Amino acid sequence: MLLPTLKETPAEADLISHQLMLRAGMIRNLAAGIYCYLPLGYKVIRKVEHIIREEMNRAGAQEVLLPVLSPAELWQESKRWEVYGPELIRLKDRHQRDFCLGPTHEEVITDLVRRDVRSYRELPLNLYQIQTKFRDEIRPRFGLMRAREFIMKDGYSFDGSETEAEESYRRMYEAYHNIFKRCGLDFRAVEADTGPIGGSFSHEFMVLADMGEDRIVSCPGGDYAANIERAHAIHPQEKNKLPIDLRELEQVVTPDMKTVEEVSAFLGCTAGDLVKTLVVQVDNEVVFTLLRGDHEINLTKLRNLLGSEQLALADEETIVRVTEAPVGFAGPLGIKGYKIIADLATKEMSNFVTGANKQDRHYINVNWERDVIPAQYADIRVASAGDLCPHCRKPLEFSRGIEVGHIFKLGTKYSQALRATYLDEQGREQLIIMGCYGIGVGRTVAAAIEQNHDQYGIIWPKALAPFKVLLLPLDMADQEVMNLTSEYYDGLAQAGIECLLDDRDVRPGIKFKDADLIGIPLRVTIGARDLKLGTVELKIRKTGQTLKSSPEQAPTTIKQLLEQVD
RNA sequence: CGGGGCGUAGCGCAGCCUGGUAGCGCACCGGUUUUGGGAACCGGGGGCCAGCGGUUCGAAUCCGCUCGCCCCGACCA
Repeated sequence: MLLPTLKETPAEADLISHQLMLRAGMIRNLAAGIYCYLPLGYKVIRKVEHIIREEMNRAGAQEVLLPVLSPAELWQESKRWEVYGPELIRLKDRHQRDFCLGPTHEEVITDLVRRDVRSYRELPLNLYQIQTKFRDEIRPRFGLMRAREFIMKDGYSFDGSETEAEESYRRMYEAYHNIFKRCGLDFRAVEADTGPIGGSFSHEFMVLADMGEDRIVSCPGGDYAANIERAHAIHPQEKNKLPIDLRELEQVVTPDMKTVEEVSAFLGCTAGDLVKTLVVQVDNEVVFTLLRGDHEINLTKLRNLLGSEQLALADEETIVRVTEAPVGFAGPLGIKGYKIIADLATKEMSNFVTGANKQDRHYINVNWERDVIPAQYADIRVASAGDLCPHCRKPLEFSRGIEVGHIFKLGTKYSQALRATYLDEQGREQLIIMGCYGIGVGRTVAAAIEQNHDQYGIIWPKALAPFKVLLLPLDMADQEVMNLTSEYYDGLAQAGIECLLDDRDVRPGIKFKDADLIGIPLRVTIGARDLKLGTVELKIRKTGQTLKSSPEQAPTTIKQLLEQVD
């Protein structure tokens, strides 16, 4: 078996799962974000795929395999040829026809279904595939965690009514729970933003990990869990707040004080006493947003609020143009011709500080109504420590996660664009209601390693382990050792237990180190020394627990121990 | 796309500042001794110093450009 383990950590990897996959000889890098799967790595991939297939089939989905390459015409029909941007990798065939490598397959599957599904009798329908996807990520990183080419399970449901569509969604939600549970992962399903795929609601399945790229909030009571992009920001109302005298508006000199920290330190107040003004470029217009100094803007919420496509914090040039002041002194007073949106948390503030739209000047004692009237108050900030669960008002908990699965209720976005319809009982033409459901297979493997490793290497959950048992004969020249080893190997194989045999003629230390590194749940050491004492050694990778067994008893004990682990 | 780092043997790195025979550890091959947690000694093989161009008698080293990889940010199923 090609199993090139590395003693040293390659310099290119700084994520633990990436390092271990390279060191354990599971993957090799071919180009940025593009990997080869070696035998051990592919074995684990197949384990995840197998679990996915079983649970998808159990949930009533049918497996298909769609082309990787798809023609531009389909993507133009859905408008995503334009919308998707450079992440969609495009190429031409020899006849100069445009194609792309599929980053996801809504168009292709919808095309398939619109051709062959006519009647309500053929619905509901749920199709999935496990296939290589390509997305030309701006910045591939973290090994399999964010690759450009990656293996994904993508599934699509087709229903005739909202009720049925919600039932399909619910079944997938359950299937996903089963899949990640069987993979031995600690995860949460969280409410998520639907993003450019569109649709009405969606959940992400997050494996909890400190290095996760996504921030999530959850209610300790289990009432609520959401991606930070979407999490409602509800901050505690200060009780018995006395009416405050509105003090007189005053402009003060703040030489070269540009950041919230500088201004609040200079004025001797806290960041929470400031209202900061962030200028946002929204499609072709400019919007002023107001947030408490210690809060962070949530562009996803703002995008959803405004129903806009593109938005980003304005560049320096734009800020200077619209505020007529250098960056760092923007404020809402005197702004005309631009929409002003204030975050909800600022509404109860009074006598606050803002920029004065003039170099080295801020206003103090600014107040709503008298000095500033925003067009709208809305939740446009990122939830932060102290915010409350929208259901039970307990303080939210904050953690990080790796997004391994994402399910969307799409509605009719694609069936409308591509005219996927069916005839109902009354013979009327109706749009098919769709859902889509993705799982990052490689990412799931990486997430499993993030959650299951120690300083010596990987500790596979039994369900994902590439082999269940590792046989380590230590004395390759010893006939007795070798005979016993192959006897075990054949016996376990016949019992359906996957065995890896380390038949390299190397020193014991090397075998032990590699055994720890590749993380097979149960290690069986067969050495001449122990055999003289009439024993072989069994070691559980996860607990480090070892026990001696007589050579005759070992196969039985192995089977018993395997039942126990995990 | 912006900022930063790096590119020298399969892997990890030194050498570059201050130009003059390309090195170290691990891995690999042969030999001897070893043999239960990455052995010791002896002897070997292996390099377009990322590429292209320039400066120079002479470039891994100095200068310019290009490519690749990694990190941070912006961005994002």
